[in-house]
Amino acid sequence: MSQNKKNQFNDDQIKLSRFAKALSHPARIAIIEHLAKVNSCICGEIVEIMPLAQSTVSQHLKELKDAGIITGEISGPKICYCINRETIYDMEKLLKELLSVINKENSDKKGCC
Amino acid sequence: MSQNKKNQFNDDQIKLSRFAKALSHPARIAIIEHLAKVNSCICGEIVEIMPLAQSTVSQHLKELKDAGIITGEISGPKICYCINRETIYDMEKLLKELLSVINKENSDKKGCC
DNA sequence: GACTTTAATCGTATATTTACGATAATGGAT
DNA sequence: ATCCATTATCGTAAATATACGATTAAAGTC
Repeated sequence: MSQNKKNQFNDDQIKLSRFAKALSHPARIAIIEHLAKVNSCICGEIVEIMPLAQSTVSQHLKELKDAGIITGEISGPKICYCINRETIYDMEKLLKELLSVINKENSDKKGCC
Repeated sequence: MSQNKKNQFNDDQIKLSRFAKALSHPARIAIIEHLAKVNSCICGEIVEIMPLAQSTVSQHLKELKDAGIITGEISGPKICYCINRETIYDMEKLLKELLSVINKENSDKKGCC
C-alpha cells in the first residue's frame, strides 16, 4: 500500500499482453491458422470460412493488423492479407522468455505446492 | 458477446484463446513472472508489488486461477499461490502447434507479401 | 458515366473487462 | 469471545470487446 504501487508495468509485459490480447479470440486464431495454412495472401475467402458476418471479420482483421500480426495490401478491389513473420518472431521471443522464467528452476523449487 | 458463436470454432482454438485471454493484461503477466521468479508459494505480497488495489489484484488472481494457470491453497488466513505447471505445459503445446503452422513452409511461400 | 465487387467503417446493442471502495469471511492471536 | 490480518466478494461505474446490418469507399468492368 505504498508508493511502490505507482510502479508501472514494463514494456515487455505490456507488449506480450497486447500479443496475447490479439490471440484472445478463437476467430482470430482461426484467421491466423488459415493464413498460415494457405501460405500465401488470401483475400475475401476468410469471410467464407468464418461463422461471422463480413463486418465482424473485418473488425477481427483490423485488430490483428493493429497488433502487427498480419499485413494487408491493396490488390485491386480486394485486400491481400498475410502473416507478418517479424512480429510473430517478436511474440515468440517474448513468449519464450516468459516460459523460460516459469520453467527454469523446476529442480530446486521449494514452496508448498 | 451478444451472440455466442464460439462453439463454431474447434477445441484447440478455444483453449488457446482462453489461455491468451488470461495473459492479455500486463498485471497478470507480472503476477505470473513474480510467482515464477520466487519459485515458491508466495502469499500476500503480490498486492504490494502491484500498482493496483487489493480487490483488483484479487480479481486478476481469480482469472488466472479460473484459467488453471495458478493454484491457490489455503494456508492459515493467507492464501498460497503458485504456478500450475501442467497447465503451462498444455499452453506451451498449443502455442508451439500454432507457431509451427505459421513457421512451417517458410521456404516455398508464394503469395505477394 | 453507371454497375459490380470487395472490404472498411458507421451506428448500435449487448456483454465483458477493469477498476475501486466497502463489506464479508476466514483463521490466528490475544 | 474479541481483535487483527488477510483475502474474497459485492456493488458499481467506466471502458472495451463483440456482433450485426447498413452504408460508404475504392477500384475494376461494362
